[in-house]
Amino acid sequence: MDDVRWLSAEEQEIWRAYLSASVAFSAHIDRQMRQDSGMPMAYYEILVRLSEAPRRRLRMSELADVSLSSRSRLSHAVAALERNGWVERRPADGDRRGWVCALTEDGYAALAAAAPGHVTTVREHIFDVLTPEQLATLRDIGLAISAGLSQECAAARAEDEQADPYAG
Amino acid sequence: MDDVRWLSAEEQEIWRAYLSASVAFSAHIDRQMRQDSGMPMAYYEILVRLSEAPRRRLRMSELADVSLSSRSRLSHAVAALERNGWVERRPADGDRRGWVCALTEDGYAALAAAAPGHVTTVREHIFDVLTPEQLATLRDIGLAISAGLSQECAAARAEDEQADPYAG
DNA sequence: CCGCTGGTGTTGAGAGTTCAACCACCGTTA
DNA sequence: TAACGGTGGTTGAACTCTCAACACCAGCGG
Repeated sequence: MDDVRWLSAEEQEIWRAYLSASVAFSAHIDRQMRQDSGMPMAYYEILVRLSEAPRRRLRMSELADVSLSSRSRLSHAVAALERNGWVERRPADGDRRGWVCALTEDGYAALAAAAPGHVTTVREHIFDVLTPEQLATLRDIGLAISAGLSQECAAARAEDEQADPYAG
Repeated sequence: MDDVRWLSAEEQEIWRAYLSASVAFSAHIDRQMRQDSGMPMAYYEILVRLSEAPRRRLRMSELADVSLSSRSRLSHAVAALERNGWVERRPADGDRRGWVCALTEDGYAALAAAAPGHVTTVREHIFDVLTPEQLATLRDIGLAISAGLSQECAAARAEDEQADPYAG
């Protein structure tokens, strides 16, 4: 582990600038959401994704994927949202292992109430402080980083098969 | 609240790209740190900032500021790090309210052990997937967002004084 | 000297996340 | 049909974070 490619001073500056902004901003929108709507951002994200799905319902595993949540986290979160009456769990038809999570009317109302404050916060702290060029680059940066992360997952899978070629 | 400036389709695409990458990447580095070094990223950040301070020690409030932590969070975190023997708390001289947090030798060793894996992860998923132009823009974006956030704090303070002009 | 305001830091409870273990079911294979 | 690995999803414990309340001390004004 002696061949670490350490960060140069310039790279450290970039990394620190990104990290500070990312941490501070995510803390900011999370606090805004908790104060104004009584739920963390992760729950809002779940409601948003449900609201966009056909018939406002999704399989738990799909919901976990699109809401950037682990299975376990989603399980706990949906249990909490269900206690609020914002979602319902029903058995999935065709696969007795699976469950479908459905947004209720109350849940949709809660989402509609939370959205304005959230969008306003995002606009004020992202779109109002960045130039169009920066915004276009920000999108490309996001896509590149996400691609790198999913590529690593694929590489890890390939490595697993390499290490255990008879697994399949 | 009917005059919300909603996001256009293009703006939503930018926002989603940023959010996905940010959430996924921060989850990734946090998991890497927990698995390889047994501490969350927030604790690593605390150790880093201590290691960079003169004599490797800082007042709790200063440490909270530079490590992007709330006072309360830092208190809990330092208590946990102290149980590990990685930091020590000593009364600050000159102000009997204050405490100084000092990095121990064990703490420095833990930091040195954690750093290579962390830096490698950052390099692989940030610096290896972005172009120099994108990196330069990323720095500017981070600075602009941070500036917007601290400016809001200043504005909030000013508004408080406006609402209660005799407070001072 | 006393009270008062503000700053420093801690504490405890409640909420949310992670991790590992687990159950139940699917599809395939023998 | 029975065994078996893989998938879908949940659970409980341990951990971390947030929020509000608190204790303590500094500095300042009466």
